[in-house]
Amino acid sequence: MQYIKKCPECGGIHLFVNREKGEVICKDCGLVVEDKMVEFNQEWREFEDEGGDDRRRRTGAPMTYTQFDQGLGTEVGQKADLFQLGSKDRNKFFRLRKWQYRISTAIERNLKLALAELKRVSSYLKLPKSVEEEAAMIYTQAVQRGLVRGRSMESVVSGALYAACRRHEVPRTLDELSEASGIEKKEIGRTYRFVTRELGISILPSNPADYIARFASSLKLSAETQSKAVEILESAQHEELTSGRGPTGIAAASLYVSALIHGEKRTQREVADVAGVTEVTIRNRYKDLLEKLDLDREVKKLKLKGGK
DNA sequence: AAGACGAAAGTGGTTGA
DNA sequence: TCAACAACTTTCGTCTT
Repeated sequence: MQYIKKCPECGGIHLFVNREKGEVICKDCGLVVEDKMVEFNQEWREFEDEGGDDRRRRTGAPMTYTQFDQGLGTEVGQKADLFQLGSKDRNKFFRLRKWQYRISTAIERNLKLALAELKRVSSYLKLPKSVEEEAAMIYTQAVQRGLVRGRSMESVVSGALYAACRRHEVPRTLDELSEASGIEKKEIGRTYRFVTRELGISILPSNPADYIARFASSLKLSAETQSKAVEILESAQHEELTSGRGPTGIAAASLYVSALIHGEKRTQREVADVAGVTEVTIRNRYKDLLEKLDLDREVKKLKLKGGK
């Protein structure tokens, strides 16, 4: 459920969402206001078909994925083992350990670099810590599965961030990710799809409502306008106006109408800019909205009154 | 003059043979 | 792999405020 509240962090009045586990989060700046969750990543699904990896289950100390090896390094053998080996095996042992060393340092180096990049992009986009953590976790798994091969590290980082945003219902558009990371939109989309498929991460189609808070606050719209926009959006979804269409366009159109009704008019261009769509798209969605819902009456009424 | 509206042609991505 | 297709964009002309 969503409700309106003043955010102590960014000061604005925003929609807050109260998620399952009692977490209340500002959908604009991502601030977690009340976090009653004991365990952080507990909702991660299991990778049953990939072979059980117990480290991901809900036991043990919490791990942080923003550290490059999660404190879980692996060493090949111990010195004590050496005494039991013949010279032939001993060579083998050294060779193996050398390999292990090379591999692990390579991975570590990669992770260190990648996580630095991840933090950079994440802070540029002002993403909440929880999203950053999840993205780091996704990236780490991607590395462990060798999914980075043939792709640039940066693009995988962006893909992981994009996925994490969606999972946390604070979506950013591909354009925003692209701007923040300097990776092509197309590329991010590709790696995003690849990584989520390979890791079996479930991707819910992004909900237009998740965009409204952010758009509304860049447009400095009132809380009433925001919640009205969400209402409009819901009825639009009920009329099945939303499927197949770009979520940002619909969110933008809802906001536009809502602003109109509340006498906080913004031009189509202004709305289009923050939503990253064109005026034309807004117009088309706007037209759909007027036709299917009877907002017609409300809008016309306002026009007669000369709009507050 | 600026914004709103709509038509037409172009673009990139998805789908189904 | 290719062609058809829908959604969205770009561009541009016209109408409204």
